[in-house]
Amino acid sequence: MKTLRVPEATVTRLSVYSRFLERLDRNGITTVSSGEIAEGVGVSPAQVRKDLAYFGEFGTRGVGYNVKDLMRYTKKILGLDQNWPLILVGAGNLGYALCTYKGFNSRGFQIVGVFDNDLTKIGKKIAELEVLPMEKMPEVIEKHGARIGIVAVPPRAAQEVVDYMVKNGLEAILNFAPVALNLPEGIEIRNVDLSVKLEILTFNLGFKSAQHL
Amino acid sequence: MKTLRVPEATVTRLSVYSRFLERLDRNGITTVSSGEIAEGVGVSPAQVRKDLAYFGEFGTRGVGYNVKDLMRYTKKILGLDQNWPLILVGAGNLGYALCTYKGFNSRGFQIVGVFDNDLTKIGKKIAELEVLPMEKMPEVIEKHGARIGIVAVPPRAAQEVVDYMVKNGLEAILNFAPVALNLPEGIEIRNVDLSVKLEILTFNLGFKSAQHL
DNA sequence: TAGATTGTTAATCGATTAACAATC
DNA sequence: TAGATTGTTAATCGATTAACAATC
Repeated sequence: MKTLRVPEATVTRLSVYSRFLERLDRNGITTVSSGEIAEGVGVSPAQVRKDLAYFGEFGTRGVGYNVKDLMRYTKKILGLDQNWPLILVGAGNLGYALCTYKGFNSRGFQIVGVFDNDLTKIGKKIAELEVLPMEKMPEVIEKHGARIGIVAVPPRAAQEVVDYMVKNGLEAILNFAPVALNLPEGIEIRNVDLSVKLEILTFNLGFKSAQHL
Repeated sequence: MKTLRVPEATVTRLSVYSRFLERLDRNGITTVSSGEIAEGVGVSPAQVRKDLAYFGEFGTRGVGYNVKDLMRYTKKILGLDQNWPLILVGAGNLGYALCTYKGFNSRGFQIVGVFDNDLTKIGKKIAELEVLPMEKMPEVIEKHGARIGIVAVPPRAAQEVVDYMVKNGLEAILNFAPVALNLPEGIEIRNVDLSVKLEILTFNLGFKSAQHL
């Protein structure tokens, strides 16, 4: 079996290309070159071609890529040719924002259950969904066939939440709590830390100032 | 002048180490080794030492690092020895969540102005702040000496927003809109795309399934 | 001194880029 | 055919890791 290891950065860029192609398609553009994609998302043309080359040959030499086709291919590669039901824990402000975030729905993600252990939140509605107590999670996972969970609780509660998610069969976790979580082998996790990139900015601003000295 | 280029990944990890050290400090732990930091945040011990080595010698051979000191050093390196006023554009659900996000305040970030061009939102209060029309931005930037702006508007509005931010003197942008933005030379930008990491998860889940075939 | 752990160098690994043959 | 652009290889670049002397 040919085990090609795809760099995570390639998958990240594929996601970005994919959304850029959707925009071109909405604008009625039918053909695009690696150079135009590169220009549109801020990478090099060679990078675009190399990233695509991990998965096949999608273009026509001398011509470029068919926008609609390449859009479909990239989405399929990312697993976005299907809908993904999501389980969300944490009905605070961040949870609320995620529930109503358009960027999820437009890519086939749908939050199908919102959970919290705060009695003052349980029973309230977020968008169309009633906030449920944690004990209801198994049944919601079962009903929708959910495989992915989102953690939007404070750091100190996060480990307990993912343990519960894993116990109930979720296979992948998107974690918004700024803390490293321990998970069993085979469970995928990615962290979105809202302030890390802000700290990269302050680092760079400080560095820039320092160079004037 | 010794121009050492610090990898962005190093700065990212520094931010993570820094928060881990804060937690150790809160728990009353006074000394820590590179191995313990590595364990706590999920990287290699050599990586921890190498990352720190870009900036100086902070440890004691045979002993490790003083938690409080290293915490202060890492925060200082990241520019977090000062407070950072932030300008936020977009008073939707995401904007609301960012305004109330504890993870910002605990690192010295403070949103000092929230702006929107939606007349139904202007005048409303988010936390302590009144949502202001865009025209008020120059005066708020001036008043607080803000240098960083956060974009939490829909993709199609984002370019116009950053243009306006840059015109009014902001030097760094944290962009939550899933679109590549064009900025003049010298302006720092970082994107936080809420769904990219979700798509890495779906990619990996698909890949895992494929390997069973 | 013996044990532990840093700081740093050199080796390894992997990702990006440049270049060009293939081909529309 | 001439011009354009892909797919792919080889070269370059940069980041991570292993290893160990320094030293507490």
